[in-house]
Amino acid sequence: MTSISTVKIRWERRKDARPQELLSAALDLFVKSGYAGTRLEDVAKRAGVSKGTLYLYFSSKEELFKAVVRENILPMIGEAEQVFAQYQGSSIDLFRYFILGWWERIGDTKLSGIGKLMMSEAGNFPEIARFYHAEIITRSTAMITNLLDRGIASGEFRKVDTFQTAQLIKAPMMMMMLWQHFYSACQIEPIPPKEYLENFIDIYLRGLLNDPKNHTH
Amino acid sequence: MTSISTVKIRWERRKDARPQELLSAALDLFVKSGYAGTRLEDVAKRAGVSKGTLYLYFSSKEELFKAVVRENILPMIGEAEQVFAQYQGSSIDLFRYFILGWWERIGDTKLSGIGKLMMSEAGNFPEIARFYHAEIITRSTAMITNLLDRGIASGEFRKVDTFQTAQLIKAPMMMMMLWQHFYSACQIEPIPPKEYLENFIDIYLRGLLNDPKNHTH
Amino acid sequence: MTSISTVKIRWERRKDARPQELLSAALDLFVKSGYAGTRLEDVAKRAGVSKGTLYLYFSSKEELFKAVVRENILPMIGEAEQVFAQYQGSSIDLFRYFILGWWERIGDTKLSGIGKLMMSEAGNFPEIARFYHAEIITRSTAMITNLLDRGIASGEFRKVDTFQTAQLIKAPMMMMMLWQHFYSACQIEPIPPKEYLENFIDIYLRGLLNDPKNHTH
Amino acid sequence: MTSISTVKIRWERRKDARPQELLSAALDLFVKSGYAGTRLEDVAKRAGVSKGTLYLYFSSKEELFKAVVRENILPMIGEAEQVFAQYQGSSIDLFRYFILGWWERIGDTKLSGIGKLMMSEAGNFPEIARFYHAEIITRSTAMITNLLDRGIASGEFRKVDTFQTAQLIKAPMMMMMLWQHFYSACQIEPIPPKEYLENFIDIYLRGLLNDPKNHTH
DNA sequence: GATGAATGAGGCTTCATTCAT
DNA sequence: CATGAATGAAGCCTCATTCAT
Repeated sequence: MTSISTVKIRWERRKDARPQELLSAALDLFVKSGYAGTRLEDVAKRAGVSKGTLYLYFSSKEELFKAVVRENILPMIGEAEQVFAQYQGSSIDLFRYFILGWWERIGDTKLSGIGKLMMSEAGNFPEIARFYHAEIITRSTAMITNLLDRGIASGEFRKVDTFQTAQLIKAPMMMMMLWQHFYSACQIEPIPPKEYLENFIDIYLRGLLNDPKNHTH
Repeated sequence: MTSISTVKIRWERRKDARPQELLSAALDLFVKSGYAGTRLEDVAKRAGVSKGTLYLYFSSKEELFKAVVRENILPMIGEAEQVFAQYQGSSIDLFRYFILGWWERIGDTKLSGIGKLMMSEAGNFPEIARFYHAEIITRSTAMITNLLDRGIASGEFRKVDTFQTAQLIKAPMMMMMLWQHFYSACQIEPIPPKEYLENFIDIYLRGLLNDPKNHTH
Repeated sequence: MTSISTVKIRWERRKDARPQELLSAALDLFVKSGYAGTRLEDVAKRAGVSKGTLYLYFSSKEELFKAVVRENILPMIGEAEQVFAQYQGSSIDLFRYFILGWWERIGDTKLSGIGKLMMSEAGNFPEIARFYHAEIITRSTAMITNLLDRGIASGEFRKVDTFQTAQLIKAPMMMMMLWQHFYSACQIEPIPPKEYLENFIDIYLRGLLNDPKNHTH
Repeated sequence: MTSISTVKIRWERRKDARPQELLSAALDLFVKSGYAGTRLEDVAKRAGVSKGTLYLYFSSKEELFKAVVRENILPMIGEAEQVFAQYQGSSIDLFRYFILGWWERIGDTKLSGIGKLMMSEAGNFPEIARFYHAEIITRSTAMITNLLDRGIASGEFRKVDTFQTAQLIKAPMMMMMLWQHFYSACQIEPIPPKEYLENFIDIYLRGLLNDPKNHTH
């Protein structure tokens, strides 16, 4: 029925790889169709396995969903904190680097789907939403207030309400992610990210700097 | 079985009476639980009618959903355009007034749910998402580029990429809406809107103005 | 599609009758195939309704099962206690009357299925089995020890261990029930109940009486 | 794929090795949970092998069930007939010895589960139930009628309907078995077997004897 | 022989939709 | 117009069975 090579391939991707394939397929579909709108059979099919196989790794749809969030949250915040910790230089440069690095490593990847998912499904999974809040929102806010504190201390930034400004900085990043998903679903030409991000950085730096002359584009 | 006149009356009713209670209940639940996660029985119960009655006004769940979006889109963009059109004054003041007015009349009302809904359900209803894009996104972007053009023409604003800047202005507004829903679902203390919006206006104006000295808080 | 009379019949048996029809169908099938072996679709079909209708009255298979037991337990013990309470006369006659009456009103009816069910499903539903023990076993034992005490007091019966003798009396009654179900399932000629019961009464009375000469067949 | 000799060896093994562990585990679980309620994975786990191994010995769940019954039926009836055949003495003593011996060697062992199983599953396996009827019920009835005939011939017993009386004798034995399982499932204190059996013998002998004076307890 | 990952038919359950009243 | 009982398609989940290792 099946050629030897087919069989081989079938068996090469194995026990270890399975959960990742399933999680990946599940993330795609949960992001696309929402939790309730996603059929486990489709998740399994997309991962190249049968319905029953899914249950060898995840005991229920809800557990699969939780795993999708949990497994993708660590990479997400880990990546971001890495981008942040690695940098040595002016706060201005860090600001720019932080945003562009975030876009490259999160915003423009599948990980962005987690953010969309949480905005959509918080009502159905408050527990997980709280977990996401604690692990992603709080920590990313802390990173940004940290950045702002640093810039204020160095005299680069004006004295601003760092908590509120952190929210303000996250907003265009989050929306960029959400819009990409939205436009993709609509099959409408998406907003060009490069220009969007450059404009974002430009206007925010002007709004934040003590001496806008320092900001030369 | 039924005379033509009966049918007529019935259909006139369907058009006219399409009760706000049902649309309102549906909006609430669609926003809270998503399309697939919302049960029509719950919608009916919340509207104080029976499940069967719902079908007197909407021929299917999908039609109800479309109606919820359609019926709330006009108020949404209508309110916004009204806010915008009414104003006569400096572009700086209009910017501030536009944002605060939007918050008061849309962001802080049930209408905000439509925005959340579209972000969540675009994947399941690309048709409706495109409709929303045409009616809301495009028109609101136009309003903002208009505002920016005016400010640039008057010399108040720097010369910026008005399309991209319009996106950038919408982002904190949208996110404010989404966060309110998110935090409410999590039962976590929400971000205080007043401070958020003031900081938003402050930083954006500094980022936009030709002469930041014009911007006195 | 359906004649008027069919429709009528369909609607004549209504809300009130439905649960009873479902319980009756469920009892039949649970007795025949066991709990796990019974398909709710078959229960519904036997009751003349669809699968979904069943869920209007019972929230799950387990709840249906519990209801089957609960609803049939009261009649069961009620009938028996009535048989017992009505009788005025010698303990010998009561003994005979009790057994024959039990057979007629329980053993030879669908109610007998409950006893079989409990013997089969106690392992899967210990909770319900304990309920059955408390409501049926304990109370029926009490009735019989009561009967024996009375006969001993009147000098009709020997002094016997009334608890153990009550068990001994219940055994042939229970087995008669179980055998009827068993033979029916096997499609083998069942044990003729009349002769069985007469022989039962005869031998037991001889075993119990102080003066066997009182026992004239 | 496999040579004929391989197949042969494989099949010889299947016949020979059919491991007692699997049959024993299966008996336990079938008795506890019923046929449909028993999962083969649990049977395998209890026998200390994997699910796949079970299929090396039994080609299906149904075959396993049949084997459980078949393999335990011979011991059952064999034990009983042995008890019966060994005895030389009065029919009164044989009666007592038969009952106590049966209890010790069957009623109080796992073999009792087969009886329970047949009462529960006759509806699902009429074939096997008929087999059980032929091999166990008929033969044990024959043994008892035999015993009664002997006692009547010797003048020890009254002239009774030996077929019906055989049923009457089996009833308390069967019920003792079933009750033990039932009470164990309920975790309720079981009926003490010794007293039960003694009372059983006492009352039955009084009921059967020609001259009750012969029966001295 | 033994293993356990994989399969998919089948059962329980939900819920959008219909329709007699 | 309104009701809510009834329906049945569809999705979640289980578990008997298979099969590559």
